[in-house]
Amino acid sequence: MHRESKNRSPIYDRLKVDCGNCSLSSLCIPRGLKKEDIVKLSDVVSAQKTLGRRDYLYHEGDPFRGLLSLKSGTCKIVSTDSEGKEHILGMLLPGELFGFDALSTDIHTCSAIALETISYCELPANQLEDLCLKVPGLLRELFRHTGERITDDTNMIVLNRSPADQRLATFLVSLSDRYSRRGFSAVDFNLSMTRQEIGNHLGLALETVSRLLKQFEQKHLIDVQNKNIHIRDITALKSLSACDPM
Amino acid sequence: MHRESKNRSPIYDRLKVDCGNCSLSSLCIPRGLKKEDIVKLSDVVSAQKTLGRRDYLYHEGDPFRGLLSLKSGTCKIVSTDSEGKEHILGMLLPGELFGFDALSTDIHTCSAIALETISYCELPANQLEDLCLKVPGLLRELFRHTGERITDDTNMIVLNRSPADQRLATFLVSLSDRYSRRGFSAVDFNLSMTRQEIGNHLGLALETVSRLLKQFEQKHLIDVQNKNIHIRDITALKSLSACDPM
DNA sequence: CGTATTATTGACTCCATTCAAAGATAGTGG
DNA sequence: CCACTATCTTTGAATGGAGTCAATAATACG
Repeated sequence: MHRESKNRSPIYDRLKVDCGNCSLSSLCIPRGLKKEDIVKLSDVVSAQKTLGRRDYLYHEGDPFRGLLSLKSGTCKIVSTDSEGKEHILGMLLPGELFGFDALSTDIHTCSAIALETISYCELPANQLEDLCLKVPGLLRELFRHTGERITDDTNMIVLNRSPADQRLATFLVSLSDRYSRRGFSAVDFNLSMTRQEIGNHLGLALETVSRLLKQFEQKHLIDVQNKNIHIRDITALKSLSACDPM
Repeated sequence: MHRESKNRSPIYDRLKVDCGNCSLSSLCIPRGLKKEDIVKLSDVVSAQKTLGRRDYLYHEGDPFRGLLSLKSGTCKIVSTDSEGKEHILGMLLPGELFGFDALSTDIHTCSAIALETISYCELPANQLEDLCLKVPGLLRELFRHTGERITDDTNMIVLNRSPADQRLATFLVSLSDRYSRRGFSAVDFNLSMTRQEIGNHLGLALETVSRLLKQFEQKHLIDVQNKNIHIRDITALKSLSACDPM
């Protein structure tokens, strides 16, 4: 479940982390903070942990331990409805902050599951309020992140009313955007999720996802090889996602 | 528009508000706070303002002025997509806190529009961070509210995948629940929105809303008289909604 | 290598939309 | 107060987009 590091104690690994030198600091919480404040932050953020595919970062019903930041790999956020059906509410890329689903009740209403080998950091819940008092600007940053989550959700609500091809195009464009902002290729990336999972996430049947990927390929918008996507015409894909039927 | 108080200036009226005596304090921010903290809160919350039907509380694109709490009447939250189509993201009842759509960028991504004559309070944005430092527990309360908003949004995403009758049933049950929690009747209430608006909100055609209301009436679940709803069988309605309330 | 999972493809079905037209209600001004 | 108009609602019929079912193919995995 986690790898050995013989020359350092596991406790050291778990307690010491350097947010200032983290390659994701421009995306994660430290973004808007001063140098000395990032040090304070580093002191309470626990160092990265590693998990494998299908491992849970937290389960629905778990008490809120803290906000998490993905350092590498991807995750899905899953919620189970009253009928027992699962809904994939989001997919997380490196640098993205999550765990907000426990903010209201201190109990997670979703599960976070690794889609591949991942590593992540944790900002403990019990230090959150305290730290906000000590670090000016942290509160603003946290509000910014929670606000972003709210904006994303409302976008998702609106997106779910557009036709299937628009939804899938938007999903691909979003992945491209987010990957490129994180320093990865904007045109070559891996879907990480199965057709089934993508369909679930977008509110489509898995067959529809399969058919549309093929259709996009035939229109020379993308190349598909299993889960590997190569974007050939991002402009066309964007105009398709931007709701222009053509 | 506001009652006369000859021995007090209107400015005083606008700046002084007493959250402690407000009938909505058990729903609004003061809920989790101590008495002395509510006083601090009262000092910065501006007293209720009044608006009429179709008036805007804020427009999409407006700078964030502060969080608002509805004291009476109802509102709708509207967002415009890239095609110029409007989407009703939510309906607000008395005691509900809103304005979170500006949390991430300090610019509102939605508009809030009065569905009838309303009154509301305002917690100014520029005092938010400052007040969080002075009032222990306020931060927790704010997180609780923003978290609630996130939970509501994810429920909405899930709801939008169920069949039309489930969506409408859930909407009605939600209104019933929320109204009764606010001291109004759980079985008699006004929809406030047109069929068009309800359809927009639930991702349905207005004709579908009309047909389903009739169908519910024929099943003796509700009585409908224009926008007035009387719930005859809340249990059946709930089992039909078979989904967590919004 | 064989088995399990995942993906593709076609045919059929259905729920909700769209189109259309008539009926009801509310709001306005004479 | 009533007539007039705009807005909203109801209802029917036809259409279509995406889901479901089913069978096969490809890929991943132990």
